[in-house]
Amino acid sequence: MNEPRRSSSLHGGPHPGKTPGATRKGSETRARIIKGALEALENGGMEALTTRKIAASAGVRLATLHYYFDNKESLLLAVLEDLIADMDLAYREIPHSSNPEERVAALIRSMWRYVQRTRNKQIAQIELTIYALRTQGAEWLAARQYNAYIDFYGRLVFSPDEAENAEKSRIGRAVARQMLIGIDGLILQNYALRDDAASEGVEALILATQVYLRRLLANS
Amino acid sequence: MNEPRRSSSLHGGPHPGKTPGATRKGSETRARIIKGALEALENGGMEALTTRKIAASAGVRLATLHYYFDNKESLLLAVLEDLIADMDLAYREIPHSSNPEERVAALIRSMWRYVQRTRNKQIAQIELTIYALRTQGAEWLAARQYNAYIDFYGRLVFSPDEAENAEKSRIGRAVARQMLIGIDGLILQNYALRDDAASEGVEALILATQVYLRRLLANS
DNA sequence: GTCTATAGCATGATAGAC
DNA sequence: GTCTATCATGCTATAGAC
Repeated sequence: MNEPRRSSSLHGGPHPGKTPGATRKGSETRARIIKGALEALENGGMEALTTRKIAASAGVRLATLHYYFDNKESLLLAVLEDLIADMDLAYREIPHSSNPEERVAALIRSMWRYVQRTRNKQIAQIELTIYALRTQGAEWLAARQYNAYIDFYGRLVFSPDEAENAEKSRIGRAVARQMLIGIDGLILQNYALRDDAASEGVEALILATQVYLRRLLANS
Repeated sequence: MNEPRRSSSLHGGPHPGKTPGATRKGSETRARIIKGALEALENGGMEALTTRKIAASAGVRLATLHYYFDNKESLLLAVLEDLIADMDLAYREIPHSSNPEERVAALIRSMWRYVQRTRNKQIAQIELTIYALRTQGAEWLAARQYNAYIDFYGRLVFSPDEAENAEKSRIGRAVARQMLIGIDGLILQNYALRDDAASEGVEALILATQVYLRRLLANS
């Protein structure tokens, strides 16, 4: 709705006419700050996340941080944007089977492997998503994040040539939503209980998603 | 493990020999502060949650808050404890069917109705859980919260007489875990996408849980 | 048990030299 | 584009009267 009001602060800088990050050196620094913010967030959580810690974690002076970002808020939203952009790089294990049910199983297992390697990152991402949802004018970012995931995984449910089909694309997206629901729930529960009985949860999720997929295909 | 180190600060006060909240009036105030903290958290989120806002939201002076709680941390953990204690009061729609699969369906629908009525509370609870997990010495609280839910729902999967059976109790708990995974994931996705296509997700979750339950019963 | 007042400090953000 | 120095504010927490 009134989205543009704040979205401007997401990219540009406060300096009229100037554009921090336009030069090569500048954009490298900008990227380092974003990376530092993510690291600090992963280690300490939202509540302890201060601009000073971010600067330290990025190896940058506090003032430099404010040269690249209007304020803390726009930096945090930039971190979330960055996570979205890097998503496809993280999960590059594309399933090779042509059977959609096998693809779903491979996909979920691959996601879960990645999630386990990057526990803190996953929690950080959830914290950032909630932060965006509570930040007036940034709710759309959270939605975009989810849609990006749904899109990405939805495509991978079927083999590339099948994915062109409109109906299969629709089904793929629906399946992706269910996969993401399960993964998010698993992340929270596994993180809280700290047990590895989560592997049973993963297998159950695979089965459930396959059943769901089969049902959607039958009804189409 | 080293759980007792901080758990003491969860209940008592800092005043040696004294016990804030021992009198009737005192415990009412304590409860009001906890309620105010939850309200403030639901409205503004973790990042904006200050002791001042909590005090205002509770209709209490800032100093009064510190009379009842050692510090902000112990207050926040007390809020999470309170949420656990109130859980059974919130979901009092006990399914009446004797068929476990029907009970699961009724349970999930009832949970989801409640979740929809209390969106912000659910997000607040997730934020608190993550907070506890990041707070040294309070991780056990997050685990206890999950276990309380698993216990509570696990019991409701079978009718009261069946629930005594050890094997059914085990199965009930496993099913409850899967239900919670789905609900948590649904909360996040529904909150982020703000669509009501979540109802499809709920139906899919019911089906998946029923399939899972059936499989566990067959293998037992 | 609740109040007013305030200490003591960390925070986000800016000014201005280089 | 990065630095040092600093501001103004709001924070958690405490002191002490009532």
